[in-house]
Amino acid sequence: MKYLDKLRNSGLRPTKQRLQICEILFDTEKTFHFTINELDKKIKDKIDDKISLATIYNTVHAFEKKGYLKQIPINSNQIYFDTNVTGHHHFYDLKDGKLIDLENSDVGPINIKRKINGKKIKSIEVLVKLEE
Amino acid sequence: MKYLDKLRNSGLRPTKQRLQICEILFDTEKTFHFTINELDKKIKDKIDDKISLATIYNTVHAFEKKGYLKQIPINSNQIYFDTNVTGHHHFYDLKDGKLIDLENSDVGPINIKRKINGKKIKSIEVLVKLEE
DNA sequence: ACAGCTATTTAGAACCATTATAAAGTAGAG
DNA sequence: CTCTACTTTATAATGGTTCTAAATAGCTGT
Repeated sequence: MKYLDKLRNSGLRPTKQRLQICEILFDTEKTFHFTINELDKKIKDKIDDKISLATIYNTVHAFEKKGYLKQIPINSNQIYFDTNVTGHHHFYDLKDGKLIDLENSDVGPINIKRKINGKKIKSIEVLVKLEE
Repeated sequence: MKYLDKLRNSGLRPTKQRLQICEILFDTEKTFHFTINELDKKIKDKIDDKISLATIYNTVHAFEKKGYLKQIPINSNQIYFDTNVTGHHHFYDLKDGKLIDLENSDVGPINIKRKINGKKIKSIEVLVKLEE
């Protein structure tokens, strides 16, 4: 199994549910953005077994903690997750609420001149809002 | 009254509630960040009259629509608003969930090389996450 | 100042994403 | 195979936000 070791190596038991969710999230050519609600629908579509909503939340949070997913900082009534965990940025189309990846090469280097004592920068995320 | 014209000029009736909220939001030397919950507490503290929670929501959204407030794009269970509506960015301290302003001069110019057909850039917002 | 119209406020209910709970099930170590 | 800790599950609870419908208050024209 493709994801058995991935899960075991990160201290997560490779349960049937987690393996199935792995396939939906990571067995794709392209990375993508999703909300829990969208993931739930995709699971219902692609998998015969039922996975409880609570498990979907648990799994997504576990994967996020392990660095396999990340949240996209955006104001919305639901949380957006990204299967692309490399440093990159987003366009946010205000008209239809869609997110579009901005590759790192699409954005010039970002220079943060100010320092905060005792803290270090974990990530820099740019959101570019688009209008008509 | 200081905010009477501001409200009237933007087509908002200057009601007692709106004027009182204006004083709390805009009658300060420094701009600040807040959630609805925090604003509600501040109103209870500083004002004798009661303002209903629904009115606080209505007013904040009305002010946002008029450009007197803006939302800060960040994943949180509640929406963060900013009384500083000029283009600027934020540090987000992951430890305590606090936001710190980054003046425009603290961040070098940001160059977005990619274009989306038929769309134009409305805003560019940078969130710098801090850890220990 | 008054009437009439429309915007606004209000309390409370409704909504909905997310989290908590506690019982049943399952993986892995020995 | 057994024991234990981890996981899943259905369901309830939580909490921020929005909706509703009735009461109130600005505003315009007279």
